Amino acid sequence: MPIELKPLQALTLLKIVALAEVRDEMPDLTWRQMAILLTIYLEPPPHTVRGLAAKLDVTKPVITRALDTMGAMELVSRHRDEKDRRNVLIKRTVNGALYVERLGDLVIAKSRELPI
Amino acid sequence: MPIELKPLQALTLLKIVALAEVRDEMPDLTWRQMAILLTIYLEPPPHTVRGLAAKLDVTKPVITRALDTMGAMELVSRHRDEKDRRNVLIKRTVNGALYVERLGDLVIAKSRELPI
DNA sequence: CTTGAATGATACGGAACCGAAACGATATGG
DNA sequence: CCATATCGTTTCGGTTCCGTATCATTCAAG
Repeated sequence: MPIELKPLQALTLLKIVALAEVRDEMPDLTWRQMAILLTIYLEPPPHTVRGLAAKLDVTKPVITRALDTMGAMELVSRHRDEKDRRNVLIKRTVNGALYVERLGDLVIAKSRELPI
Repeated sequence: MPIELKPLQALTLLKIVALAEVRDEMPDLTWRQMAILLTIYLEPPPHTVRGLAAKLDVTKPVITRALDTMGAMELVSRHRDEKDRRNVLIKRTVNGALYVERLGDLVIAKSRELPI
């Protein structure tokens, strides 16, 4: 079931999210944090620092720092992999799931108000 | 013609854009810069610093600085309003239009590759 | 004119982020 | 064991962004 979507509609949806971000209708996340969050919540686990760094094509410290910030927000959590204690497994949290859910709902709700 | 879109699909589109941003497939813009850019290119002119600040609910220096950055990228341009020389009118540029167009096309192209 | 209001730009100190390099902890292979 | 490799973290210096306050310019009203 592919989406029937035109460029202008895609841009309008993006503008909705950008305005929500800027207006503090959502907790502020950088693009990198957003990419990490959505990867964790939309793709199947397990997720590791190294795996995320490869997928996003950024260095590992970028992932570590983003996880620090989002961990403090309780949007994600970290756990040592007991099978290989060098790895850190990044897991979803209740707050994170709630945040992502609200983000999706926000786009839908706002887009309904528009002559899109 | 409202879009038929579900939250998961909206999140997937957002993830596409976030990944493109992070991977340097697009020139890096902050959320604020993105909100300003899309407002300028999706809403009818005229656009002023004060008007954008009110619409985004941010202070004027935020707009001025974002325009500095995006002006250097040639994504927008500034012109004194000759009718009222206190105002600055923000206008679209060729590069900016191209950027926005590519952004929309990128989302469409990537979303077609996905089992969305 | 002169005064006051409005607009956009600037100055300043502080916070967040970045890339590169170096670091401990853990696992692997001889 | 021991040497090497891997993984995530930390450190470092530098850049960018932020919020507040202040500024110069321009307009409008008396």
